[in-house]
Amino acid sequence: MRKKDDEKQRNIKKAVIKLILEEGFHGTSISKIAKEAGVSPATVYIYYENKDMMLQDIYREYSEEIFCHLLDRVSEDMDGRQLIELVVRSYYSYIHENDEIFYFVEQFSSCPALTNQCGVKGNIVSIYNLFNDLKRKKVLKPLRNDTIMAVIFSPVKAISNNQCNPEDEKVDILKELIKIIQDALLL
Amino acid sequence: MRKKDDEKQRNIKKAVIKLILEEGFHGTSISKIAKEAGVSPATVYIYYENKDMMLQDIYREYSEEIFCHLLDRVSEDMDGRQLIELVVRSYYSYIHENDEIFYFVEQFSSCPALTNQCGVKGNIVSIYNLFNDLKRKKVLKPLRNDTIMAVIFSPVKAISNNQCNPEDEKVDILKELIKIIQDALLL
Amino acid sequence: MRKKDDEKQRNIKKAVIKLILEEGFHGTSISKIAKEAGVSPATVYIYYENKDMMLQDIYREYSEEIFCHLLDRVSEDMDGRQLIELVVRSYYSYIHENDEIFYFVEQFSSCPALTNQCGVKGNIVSIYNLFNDLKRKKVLKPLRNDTIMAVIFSPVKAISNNQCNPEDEKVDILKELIKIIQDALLL
Amino acid sequence: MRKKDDEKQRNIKKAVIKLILEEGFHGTSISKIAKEAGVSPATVYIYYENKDMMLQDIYREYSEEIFCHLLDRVSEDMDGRQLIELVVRSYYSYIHENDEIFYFVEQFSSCPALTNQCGVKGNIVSIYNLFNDLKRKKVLKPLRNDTIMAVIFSPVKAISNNQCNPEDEKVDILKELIKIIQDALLL
DNA sequence: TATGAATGAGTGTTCATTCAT
DNA sequence: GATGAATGAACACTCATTCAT
Repeated sequence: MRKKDDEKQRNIKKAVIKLILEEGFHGTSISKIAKEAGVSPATVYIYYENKDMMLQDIYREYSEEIFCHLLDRVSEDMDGRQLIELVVRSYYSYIHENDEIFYFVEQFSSCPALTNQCGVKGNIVSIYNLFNDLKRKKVLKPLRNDTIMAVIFSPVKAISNNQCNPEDEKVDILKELIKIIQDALLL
Repeated sequence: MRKKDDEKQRNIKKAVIKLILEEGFHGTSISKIAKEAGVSPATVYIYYENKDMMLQDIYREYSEEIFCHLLDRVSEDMDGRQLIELVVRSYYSYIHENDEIFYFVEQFSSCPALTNQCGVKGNIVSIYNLFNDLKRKKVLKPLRNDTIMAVIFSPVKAISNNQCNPEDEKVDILKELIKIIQDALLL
Repeated sequence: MRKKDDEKQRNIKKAVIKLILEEGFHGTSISKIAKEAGVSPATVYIYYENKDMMLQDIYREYSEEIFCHLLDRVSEDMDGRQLIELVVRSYYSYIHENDEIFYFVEQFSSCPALTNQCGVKGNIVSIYNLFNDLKRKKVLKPLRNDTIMAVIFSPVKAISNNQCNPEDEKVDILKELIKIIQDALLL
Repeated sequence: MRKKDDEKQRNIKKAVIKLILEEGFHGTSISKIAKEAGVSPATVYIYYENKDMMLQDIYREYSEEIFCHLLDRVSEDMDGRQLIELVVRSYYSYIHENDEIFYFVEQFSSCPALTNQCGVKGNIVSIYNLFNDLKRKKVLKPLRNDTIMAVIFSPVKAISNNQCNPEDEKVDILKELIKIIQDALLL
């Protein structure tokens, strides 16, 4: 019977993420979520204490999923240029393939009122470990991890978000960006 | 006949921006706005057609204010390194000094449900003109404007947003960042 | 200058009657009326004490207009049958040609909450005088005036209101009705 | 899971009908209805999709109740005169005994803005069948059903509505009316 | 006289949440 | 565990009316 329950919760999560992309945080109510998930509003409260907790839980679950996605792809035998290209491209494609999740996380994290309560700020540790490792191996320049993070990820995010450019132009921009990031970070 | 009271509208705008920082988009209701602005809920509707229009109007007004702020500071006699340092530092300090406005714009623009309706996209033209000019003068590398934008601004934004780091560490990170951006973009 | 004012008031009246047909009593607000009439909401209050008084005034003005319309058409030299046919047909055509006014009056008078305040019940006196006259002349049977009123007018109203029947069928029904009323009332 | 509470819905209906008599269509708000019915405003929306649908539903339920009331009283062994007297008197007494319902239906049906959406029109069929039957049996004159309807019911309604006459005078008028209708319709 | 700005009280409706089953 | 009924509080918005000009 455990199966059934888990599926309900999964449906709820899916519904939340879908609706928040479509209708924003305001405009996504418990009853809409329940309808979309095919359960009763009351059922939501079996799995989550209240709406805020629900959003936080889901945020926590997905906010660093992307980094796992990246780390899974990194392997020991890559050189620095390969590694950066891989990470950047994987990040870009994750955003495209998981747009609902990505926008959910983005919206949540750009709302101080939500993140203040939440305090995720957390398990990026493994990415940081990777950077530390690469710095020790003289692959990366000796920069602060926060700097490296900002340089690798945020420009890619900015490109993805930009709804003006057509897809094929974005590919070209990405190529320029990879080169820049490689030159900026690698020794 | 009473004249439209500019101060009233200014108070409404201030209230919106303040409340959205404090309470997020959801959680910011017309009646809270009205109370904060010291007017009746009905008065809001004299100045704005409805809530959506109000947010869009305010977003449109502020979304590119930051770029004016930057362009005002740029002067002809700077070399490339100076210019980039100035732009980056000004951007950073704008975010700090206008955090309410900045977070309002960020939250709005990270919500597809809102931005889809609102076609701003617009008048960043003058920044683009500056870049084009600098490329012609062989100061900037011949990169796409979108790439340049992404490289200059988004890492700074990422640093500012990061609520983990204490202020003095951010200063150091900013220094690293400026160096990286200079090397990446200047010929 | 008296001209101008009167026109404003006429526009307001027209607007009220039009909007009440289109949108009913609820749904017809002062500001909609003002917009339709091309004046400011405040202007309405120059001509009428408040909304209720406005409706009552307009009701009073039009509620017995129809009877004037009828009496104008009656002439001395008609016999009983002619007179009844004329009255019935005129009543019917008045409803069709002045549907906005008619429905305004109908809606108003079928709402006890409105009519209770308003004591019109009034100047049908001239119709009653006509009936009394005809009874004295042994044209009409010696029935109560209220009975005569009910028999002549209400069936015609019922026919007009009936939105099922096509127009040409109504003409036939009207013919039947006239015959019935003539036989019922005339000596 | 709580069951839908029939009594709640009944209370809501009663409240609607009572308030509409007292305060008219405008002036009868959901919150007044809810208070009168002893439920929360939100509860109303469990039983009805929205205010318009609520009014329509209730209208549909009651608009032809009166005809059932009449048909129940008609029996085979009456002659024409008896039948008409019975129908007229029953109609009159129904109006008096169910004045709230009657005025609700009247107000609703005299508002084109409401009836246009609604499309009841419907099940007066059984009354029509009765008329057809009586015409076949040579009891009624061969008149159109709409004519018969108009002649029987609308004058009675007009009398009932008339708030000038005292009750005992109405009784006399009714007597006159019955005679007239009998003579007009019976062979 | 005439106006558009301004408003408190109200509108219909939905919200997050709890209750009874 | 799961539900739909139930709700008080809140929502966005409009109302009839008044104010200052």
